[in-house]
Amino acid sequence: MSLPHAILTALLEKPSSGLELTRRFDKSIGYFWSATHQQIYRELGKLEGEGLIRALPSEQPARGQRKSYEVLPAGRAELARWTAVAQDPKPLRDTLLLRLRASAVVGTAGLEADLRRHLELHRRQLAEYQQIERRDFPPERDTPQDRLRHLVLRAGIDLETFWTQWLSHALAEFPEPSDDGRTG
Amino acid sequence: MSLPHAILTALLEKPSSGLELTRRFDKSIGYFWSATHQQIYRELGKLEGEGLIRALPSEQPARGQRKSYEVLPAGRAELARWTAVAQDPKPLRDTLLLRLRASAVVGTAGLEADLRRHLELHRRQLAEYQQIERRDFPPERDTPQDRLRHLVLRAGIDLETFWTQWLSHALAEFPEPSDDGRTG
DNA sequence: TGGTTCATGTAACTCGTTACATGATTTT
DNA sequence: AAAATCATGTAACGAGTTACATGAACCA
Repeated sequence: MSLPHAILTALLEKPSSGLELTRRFDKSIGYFWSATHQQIYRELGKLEGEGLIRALPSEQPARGQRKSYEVLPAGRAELARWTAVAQDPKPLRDTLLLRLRASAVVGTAGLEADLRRHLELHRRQLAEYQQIERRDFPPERDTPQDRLRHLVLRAGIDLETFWTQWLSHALAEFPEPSDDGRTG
Repeated sequence: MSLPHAILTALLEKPSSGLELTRRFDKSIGYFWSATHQQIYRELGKLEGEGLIRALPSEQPARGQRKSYEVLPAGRAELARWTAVAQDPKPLRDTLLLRLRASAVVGTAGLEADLRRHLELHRRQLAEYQQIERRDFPPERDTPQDRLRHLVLRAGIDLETFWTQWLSHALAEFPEPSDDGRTG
């Protein structure tokens, strides 16, 4: 029950068409909530049917024609309601950790290469977030909105930092392929 | 496509019935892959149909009778294959971060209390993991299996540490309700 | 006018969740 | 014997994924 609220948030920040939303979900929104264009179009239809958003009247709606949406007062109210409702954190579900646990039983053959690949991916993501932080949150800007959005980005930075550190540590458990583990 | 492999891993560590698996998914396995008993029974049926596991012959199978499973060679091979296959990390999808971003638009009313609640939950989870670490991974034990399983637990500990720190930092952005933000 | 990209969608499927059902065992 | 609990399931639903379809705009 979070995708509609992610869309409402995105549309409040800026009214958009389906494809524009899709692009924003590939960028900033997607850093904490990902969605494909199929999900987004389906959900836009639902939200419009529920009277929480509406298509901007200036654009003509037809297949292949871009159609922009804006949030109606009922939509803003629903988002405010949902934001304040208590929700339990979802339990972790991570494939890489599962594979590591499995490798304790069936052997680590082939796993090390993918750990290295993940480390590289997380390093790149971390660098991207840090670049965004330098660009969008210079020390002098300090509105409450900025501070809240900066907090969200900080979570992303700290999580990527965790993964790079943990993966580096994990890889240290694997012997070097070239010398068969006789170091030390 | 990970639940069957989580079950294969659990059954290789120890042959179990559906309910025993459910209990183990509530404990150690569930720290990185959660599942309900409905999912587990459904998947046990599939895995048995595919010839990857079998019911232990000693027990009679009937509704309401406990039925234990063990992994067949084909199941072990499938788990080893899956463990070695490259997989991309899944993008983050976190409701709390989404709510924080939404609150930058619709206001933070009601959110602070739930942040405090999450902080308390993560602190408890962290304490539980640390207790398990002290109990199951004393410094003198050092088999390769132990080191891999310890790595997985370490990921859990470090993630909970991240959340407690990040939530503490986030709460510092909220004014104290009793003094209306006039501090400093 | 034929191909590529843009933009909006549909359909089918898998996985996870919630609610409920049923038989067996244990307890009172 | 009734109630509670243990243990194994079924059914319906909802969210997310993958593959495909269709119209419009642009480009050669």
